[in-house]
Amino acid sequence: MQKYSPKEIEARWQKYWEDQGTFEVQEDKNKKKFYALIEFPYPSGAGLHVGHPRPFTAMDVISRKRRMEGYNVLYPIGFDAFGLPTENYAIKTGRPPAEVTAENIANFTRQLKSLGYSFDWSRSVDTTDPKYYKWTQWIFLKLFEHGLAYKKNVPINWCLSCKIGLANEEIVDGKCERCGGNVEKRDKEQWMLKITDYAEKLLEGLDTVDYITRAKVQQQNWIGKSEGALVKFKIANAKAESDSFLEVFTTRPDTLFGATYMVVAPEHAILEKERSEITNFDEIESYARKARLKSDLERTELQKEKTGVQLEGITAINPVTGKQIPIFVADYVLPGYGTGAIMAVPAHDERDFAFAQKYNLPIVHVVAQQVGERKKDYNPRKTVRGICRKDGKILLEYDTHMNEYVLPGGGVEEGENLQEALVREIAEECGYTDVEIQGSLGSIEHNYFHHKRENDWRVEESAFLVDITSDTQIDRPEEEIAKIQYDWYDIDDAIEKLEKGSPTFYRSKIFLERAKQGETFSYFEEGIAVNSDFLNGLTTQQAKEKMILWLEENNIGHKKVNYKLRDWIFSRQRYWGEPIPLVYCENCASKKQFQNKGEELNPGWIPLSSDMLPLELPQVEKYEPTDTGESPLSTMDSFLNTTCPRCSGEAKRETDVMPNWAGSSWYWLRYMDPHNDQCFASKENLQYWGQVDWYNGGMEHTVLHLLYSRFWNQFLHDISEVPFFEPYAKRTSHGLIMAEDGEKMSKSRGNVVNPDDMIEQFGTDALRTYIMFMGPFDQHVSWSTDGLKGVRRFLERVWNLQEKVKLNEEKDSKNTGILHKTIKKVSEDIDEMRFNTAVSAMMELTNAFYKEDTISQTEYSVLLKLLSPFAPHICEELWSEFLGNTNRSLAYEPWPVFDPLKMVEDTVTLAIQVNGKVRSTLEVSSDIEEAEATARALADENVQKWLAGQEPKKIIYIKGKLISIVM
RNA sequence: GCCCAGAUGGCGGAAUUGGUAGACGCGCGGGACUCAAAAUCCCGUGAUGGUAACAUCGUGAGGGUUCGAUUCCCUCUCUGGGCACCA
Repeated sequence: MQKYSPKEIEARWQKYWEDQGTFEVQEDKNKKKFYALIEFPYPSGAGLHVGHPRPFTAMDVISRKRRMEGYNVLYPIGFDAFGLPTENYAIKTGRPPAEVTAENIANFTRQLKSLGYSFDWSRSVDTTDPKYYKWTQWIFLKLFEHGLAYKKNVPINWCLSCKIGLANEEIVDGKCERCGGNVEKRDKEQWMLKITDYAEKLLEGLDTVDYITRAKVQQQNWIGKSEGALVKFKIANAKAESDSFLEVFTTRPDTLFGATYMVVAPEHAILEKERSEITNFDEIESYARKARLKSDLERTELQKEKTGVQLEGITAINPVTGKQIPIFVADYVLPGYGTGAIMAVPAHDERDFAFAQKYNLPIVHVVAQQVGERKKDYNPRKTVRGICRKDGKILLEYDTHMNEYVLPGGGVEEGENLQEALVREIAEECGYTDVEIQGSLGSIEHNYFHHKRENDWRVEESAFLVDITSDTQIDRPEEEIAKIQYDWYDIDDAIEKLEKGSPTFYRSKIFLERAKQGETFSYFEEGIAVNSDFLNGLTTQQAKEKMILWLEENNIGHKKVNYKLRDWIFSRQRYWGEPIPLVYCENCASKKQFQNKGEELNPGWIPLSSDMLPLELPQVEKYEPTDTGESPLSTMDSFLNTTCPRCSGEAKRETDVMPNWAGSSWYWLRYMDPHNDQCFASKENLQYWGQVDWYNGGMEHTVLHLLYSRFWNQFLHDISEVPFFEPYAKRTSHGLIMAEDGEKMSKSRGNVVNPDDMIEQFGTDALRTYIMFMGPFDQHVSWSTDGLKGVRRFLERVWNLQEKVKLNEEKDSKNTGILHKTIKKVSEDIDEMRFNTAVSAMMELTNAFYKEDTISQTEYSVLLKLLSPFAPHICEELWSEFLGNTNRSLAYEPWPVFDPLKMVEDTVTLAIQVNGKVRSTLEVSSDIEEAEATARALADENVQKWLAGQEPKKIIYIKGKLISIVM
């Protein structure tokens, strides 16, 4: 037997696969297809690090298994090569990005090949290749034609150091996602894609796909759908009398009666529109200007303290109450959401409440808490407490039985609501009857423990702020007088009193703190409408519907769905991206003859015809954006000046390029037909490969890349270019590989592990298998080179097993049970991405083999097949050279099938418990009858000891597992 | 603040229709082989007590349900991730 030498074996088999085209795949209608996809890498100058192989290996394992199961597997690879690092490198060194990219791709290719992946390299794509981006441009033009691209002056987020406009998505904590630099607002003409037109489809599509829930939830949050109503508030003394309205979006039209003021964003058009009527316009303008200058971060950072200024001279009219209400400008209202104006309902919205407190605005409660019926099963008891005030003092009771201070109040009885109960309790306990409930202090659910009772129970305690309006007292019942003393305290004293004696301190303190701040905000969101005229008594849901109906009937408002999702800023004023294939023609702009929606939407902008594609990126001398923030292409007259494809007159090219997201928004389609120069992929191939069956990628792409690419696919489907609506049937995500010290791997920390080194020392197979073994695939795990050593040892053991193999022997052995269990476990674990336990199962099998003197050839070849997706080279070698399947790849051998009958072991070990503790075990035949098992258990020496001669009360028998004896 | 996920030996982690907690690997200790070392192989390895048989404790903390809880229920603590003035 030769020594295991991975270096030699691995090089040989990688060459074999390449020479034979083992993993090149053809469209074969006779075979069921399987399309496995990984996110194609960005070819950085630093090369692959040890984090890259995790998803690649995982999908390689799955792909290799699927091949052995008879699927026609497409497992492609390519390079997402447009990107800022290369461009920044070009700026620094003056080397053309295309040249640098070619080198980086060559290096990545070498590294990826050394990892032994079963990619179909013949289908490799490169987003920076004009043959590829021709179709990226083509798709953009389709979007343009269909009116989904438009140019707009938008305040963009401008990164001062990258000199680039950033999408909202590219800002993390107010800083540039790429360089961490400062970001400011700048107005800039930008190409936008109307992804908002697809908000509903993007949401609905999620129901048809199998994504990890986290990905779905995050996408839903990002799209941010909410249903409500648009409501028009008339401006009372507007300049343009009859038609001046302030329109708001609200999800709570049922609270319209509680709208006591309005707020507009500093950007809102009404400020200009009603300028002449606003008597304090200077003040307003200065506030609005300051607010507009703040970045989004600054605006949200200061969220604790709300500021604003009232528009003097004009008021709005609440359409249901008819009352005049003040209008404020305040930066807590965002310009980009809804209409940029709100109706404020301070009684039921925390932010409005805080603002109303500060500016002393009226608070009207319009939703009351619903006292639910008591359910039979689990329902908390309701109690209620009152913070009773008079002359700035707080009323406290001293319960002589409980020996503690409490706030007045008690249990809520059948048929009472909380307020009624509270009024009754205050009268019973303290005798006060002239009380006024000011507002709710919310409720707290807790466990109540009473020393006299056996069990705790759940209690929902609500509290109200109550003013005692006169000293009038009724006589209290005798037993109350004996039990309860009461007195008035300053609020701080009251808090201290409660603290000293009371187990209810924690709750009481919360209520008192709220009371101290004068809060009467209602923490319950839904309930019964009150103070709301025709809505009174309705539940929140009913009230919403009725109000919307009323608004529509009176032509004041209507139902409206709103989304958080914004349009996609598609322009980048940079060099290293796909040129946008449009020209601007003055002549055509003036003629106003439009051939499609895009031209109509963007007068003067004319698309290149498809035979003019690709519009290649020209060589430039300097890669730096200009100081005004224009693309370096704008300084190149030969590129900029062109003729109009429509009228052949003078025209200027668009000099912005596309963002990095563009090329990756459709790449999986190109893999299906990568060399086609007639279309981005033929209909037949799109039909054959269909949806990606399984797409694995990073958590960091669960929102943006997924959303953008789904958008493009859905669009291409809508224009009949792609036969399926959703691109990916299944989406999973991997956890990061952290450095040995538990930190993120990074060059600056100097803790990066290079896969080249690991392969050199331990071999590709060991590296691959270790990466799969190191921990749960979807969780972060720390690298351990010692762990890798251990896996190398395992492969050595598999190799050395050769000595025990009896060639040409097929007989079953003692190991049959574990062999079939292992087939089942490895098969299922791979499908569920539980690679770590799949590897450990194979280790166990190997350990079992080592306990035998010989193993059969059949058994050994099963192990090799199971292991081959993880460690393909060693398995190919043993399969071919040792087992004699000369020059035949293992890659398409049938995957082992387990036999459930053979999984059953002859004997099982029963645990014997006495009173829940394991006292003995019993080796029995697996088909033993209950009676016999029980008898043998009772006869057991150890069990006898614990029985101590008594008769067991009960014996529980779980087949094949245990016998539990209860004394 | 809200939503989601998680907490198990010295370490990475296994085990959930409730059924012998700690599989597998690392590390560590002991032994075999060797002049010696490395490699390899074998044995041991949750804590405490005991020569041992064995006993008690033990899956973030506290409580509950159960013959039996890492698993189910309640409360709390901590960690990671996402969202965050979204009306």
